[in-house]
Amino acid sequence: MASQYKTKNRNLLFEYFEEKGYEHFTVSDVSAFFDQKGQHMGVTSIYRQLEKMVDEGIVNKYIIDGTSSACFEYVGNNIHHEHENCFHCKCEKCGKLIHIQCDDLNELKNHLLQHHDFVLNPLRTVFYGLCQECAKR
Amino acid sequence: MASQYKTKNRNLLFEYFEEKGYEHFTVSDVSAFFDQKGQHMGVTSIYRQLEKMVDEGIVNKYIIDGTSSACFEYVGNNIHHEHENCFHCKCEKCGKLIHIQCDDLNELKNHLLQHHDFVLNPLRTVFYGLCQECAKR
DNA sequence: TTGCGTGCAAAGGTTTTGCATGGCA
DNA sequence: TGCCATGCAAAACCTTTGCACGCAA
Repeated sequence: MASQYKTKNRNLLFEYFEEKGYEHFTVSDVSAFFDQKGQHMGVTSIYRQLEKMVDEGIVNKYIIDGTSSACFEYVGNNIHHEHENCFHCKCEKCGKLIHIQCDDLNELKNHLLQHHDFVLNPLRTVFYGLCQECAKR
Repeated sequence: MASQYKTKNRNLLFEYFEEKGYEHFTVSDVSAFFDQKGQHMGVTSIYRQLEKMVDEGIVNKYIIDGTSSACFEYVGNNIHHEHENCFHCKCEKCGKLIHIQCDDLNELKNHLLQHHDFVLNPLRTVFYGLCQECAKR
């Protein structure tokens, strides 16, 4: 269910997005940020507000790792521009999260659709493996 | 750290694998299975035995979804045969987990390696999206 | 006997839910 | 006013850890 009211928390979150840009963040990141500024926001409200924003399509939610917390990313209305061919790689060893922007991903998307009847969601999919540094060892 | 002793629990787990074949299962699946047969096995022991087996390479661990429990799969010594080109797709809508076996996905692997210096781990990676039935709606 | 395996209980962490209060329109 | 948003507390979950006991070699 999308948001209906423009509340204080909702506006504060947009301020957070402006300040942090297009970085990844977790619920506890947001919580700590506002605690530090003396503007406390309950984690429950953060979860619920972000959930609404995901429904609206202005925030993406990634489940990067089962053991750690979910990762969010503000994309605003740029979903179909900057983020269309954007996907994520996570190094299993050092934990680094790598942003990759590449048109060749479309081949994978088409392949899965044509040969396996599966509509890939690149925003939700994370590739696991080893980054350059860790693979050398 | 791999297993050193051949204990009762370890043998029971192998019996479970034989009975269930190459299906996916969770820790609670195993727990419920043995509870039902009157052979209780503590979840702690299941976690620890499976962890050893993952280290030995005879069991794969997938983190299918951040909110639900981890998914395991017995592969025995067939890792480098049947499971080399095996990928998983998870439908975001109905939750179905689809096994895909396809050589063309090696292209993805090679692309990530050559253009992005990333060594993909297909056993750990899950594609998210919509399955055939859910995509029709 | 030595050290690993076991399993209960408890703790750890993230996310969800209940419920009364407060705020938006 | 009516409904949604908030936030505290508590619950629900999955997973890990501590610790004493049991078992394999």
